[in-house]
Amino acid sequence: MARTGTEELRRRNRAALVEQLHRHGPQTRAELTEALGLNRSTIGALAADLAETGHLHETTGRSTGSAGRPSTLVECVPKAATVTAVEIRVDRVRFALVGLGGEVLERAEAELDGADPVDAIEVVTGGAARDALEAVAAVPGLVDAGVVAHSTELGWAGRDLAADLAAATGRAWQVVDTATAAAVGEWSRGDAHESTKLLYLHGGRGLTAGLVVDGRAQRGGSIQLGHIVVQPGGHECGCGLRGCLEAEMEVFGYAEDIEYATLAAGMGDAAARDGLRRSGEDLGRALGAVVTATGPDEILFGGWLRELYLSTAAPVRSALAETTLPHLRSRLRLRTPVLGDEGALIGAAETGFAAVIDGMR
Amino acid sequence: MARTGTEELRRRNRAALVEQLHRHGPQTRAELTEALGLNRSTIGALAADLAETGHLHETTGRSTGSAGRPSTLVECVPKAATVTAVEIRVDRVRFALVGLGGEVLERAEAELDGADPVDAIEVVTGGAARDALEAVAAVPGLVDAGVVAHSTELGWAGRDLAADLAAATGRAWQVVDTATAAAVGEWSRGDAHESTKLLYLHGGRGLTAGLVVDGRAQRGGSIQLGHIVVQPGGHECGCGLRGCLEAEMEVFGYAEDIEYATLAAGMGDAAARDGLRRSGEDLGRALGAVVTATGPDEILFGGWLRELYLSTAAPVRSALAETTLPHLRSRLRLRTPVLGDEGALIGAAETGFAAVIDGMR
DNA sequence: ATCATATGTTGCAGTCAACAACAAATCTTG
DNA sequence: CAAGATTTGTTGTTGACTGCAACATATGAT
Repeated sequence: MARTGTEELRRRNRAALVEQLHRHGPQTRAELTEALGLNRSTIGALAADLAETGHLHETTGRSTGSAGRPSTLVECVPKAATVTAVEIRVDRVRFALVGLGGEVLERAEAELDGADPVDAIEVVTGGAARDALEAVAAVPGLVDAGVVAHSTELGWAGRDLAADLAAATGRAWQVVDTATAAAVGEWSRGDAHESTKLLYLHGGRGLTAGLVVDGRAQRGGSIQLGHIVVQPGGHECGCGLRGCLEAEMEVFGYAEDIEYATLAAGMGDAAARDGLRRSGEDLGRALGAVVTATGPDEILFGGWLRELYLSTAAPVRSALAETTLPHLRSRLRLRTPVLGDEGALIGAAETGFAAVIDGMR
Repeated sequence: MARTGTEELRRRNRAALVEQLHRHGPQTRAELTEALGLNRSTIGALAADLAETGHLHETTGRSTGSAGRPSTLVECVPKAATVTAVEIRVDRVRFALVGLGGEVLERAEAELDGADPVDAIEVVTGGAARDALEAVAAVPGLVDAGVVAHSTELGWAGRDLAADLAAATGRAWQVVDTATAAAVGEWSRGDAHESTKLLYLHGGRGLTAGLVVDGRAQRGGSIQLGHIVVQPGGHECGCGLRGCLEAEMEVFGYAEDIEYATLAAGMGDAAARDGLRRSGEDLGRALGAVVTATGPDEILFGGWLRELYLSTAAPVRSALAETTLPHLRSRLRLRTPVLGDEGALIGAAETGFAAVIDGMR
């Protein structure tokens, strides 16, 4: 495999073509010519290459209504390159086999009932992981080079998950954190494609955040939002620190608790309303520090933070306004994700495809 | 200028050769062959190209002591490509004309005495900026696309510095923030080349920080460290917020004040010692939030923070330890910069060279 | 039905990097 | 000190790739 020379040029162009189709869906050869800035003949040669290897499928053009010869439609063949995506939660493991172009080919889910998620992987994936080009697992926590350094949610510290998964399935795995995966998912298949610096907040048993710049996860872009210290010397946290956001937030738990609290607050329960407000303020203050440090242009509230934000956006916004400079605030959009529960799984798959396409270059 | 094709391949390789020499200094053709993974004949052709355009100079090989024909030494011609670097401070403007390879060809400095720094630019640079391929100005503050959105130090808000400099000098300028520039400088010409995620803290009249990942400045990587809120509802800050680090730190000012305080503390002044300690704690807490949000592997204390850190590292470290997860802390090195006062100027020049080399591709 | 328009196809030319054979310059060894 | 070993620069050749232009093809407009 030459690292230089004209063959690399070909590989780069081939990869660019596959990436274009994977990201933007089926396109005509004419559109591809425009998008990649290559000659018609070059596109033709590349497409012929990739059709032969089975990655692409060409359909004879149907009339577009305008004059001229109709252009051939090119589309990905999903089964030609697949990625295994797994999302690990406290109580369950979810799996999807995703094909080139983003189509979900298989899907499964299993309750854990206290079992170790790694032990459930083979059953959930049904061996499908073996044929996939990449396998990616999303876990809520601080991930560094395949190792889960810290996870409030799973209660892990320093677990080499990549190695464990490899041992259990006989293949290499990539490990990413849930929030970063979800950020990638929302950017690539959601509604956040315009964002150049996207911050995704994930509320599970712990609070994590993920930063995606220009659609790509950063080296170590996994942020332990729940362990931003908002109250120095405050309540003791499970991580050993004091005054972490997770330890200080009054409303804390799963989405069901949030729903109960919002319901109670809506029915005039003053204590519930105050609790929600103070939680929103704590979150806003922690966010202020993260925004000052990272300067995102969009924040998405995922997991149960979605419910918190929808029910109590005002205190979040005002606490944020009190802790960030006007310029950082003014270009900031606050929203909720559009992929719902699927974001992390889809993002994990997209992380895998990024590796697949990089590997083609 | 074609964006694809075999000519681009040549351009990329040419740029890679120049980058290699610029960053690692003079090298033999044999070393270049190894470093770039290209064939001997290709290196020869590229070097011949660049020698003809005047970018490179080849010296007939001198014996290395080992067997074989001595390899030709290739080095940059500094004057072949120059970058104008300017550092703007409250009280003065500093200028350097830097040549390819990193050699400083000219240097000048001017006190401002209250004048607008832009008005002093033409005099300080002596018109040298005109011939340079790139011109870069470093300013302490929050910079976004040529605009200084906020600068405690200069008292600017929303000033389009790139446009002002262009109007004053008749050429395009790039604007970066001082801390990020210094981070780039320390990474490329200092002692922080091993760091993959380098956080540089700059103490001037305001406190700013810059993040450099794999040697490159991030989009909007300029961090207003001084406006991390460490005391919600605390003292009013000039930026309009309350409880900013800048407003809360007891020892705050120029390096001279720090020196005075450390001197007093050393002579047993309990008040000075307490003030230093509390300032170190405040700084450590703000840093904790930034570290949790960005996950650097190295932190450099620049400007007068250097003095503060050297005299009172313990409270900074312990406050940091109380506000960051063990895993983030364990891989973190705290140090002081090696380029001293020059970091930002050198880094601004390197930012310019990055653009020059990117432009060759 | 003919022309205009847009696109796929084919053959050709220009460029590039790798390769191999050769030349050059140094060290090593007898 | 001379011949061989070793390393590197040089040159001519080769295979590959992309762009270009001319031609073929398929549709809409007149």
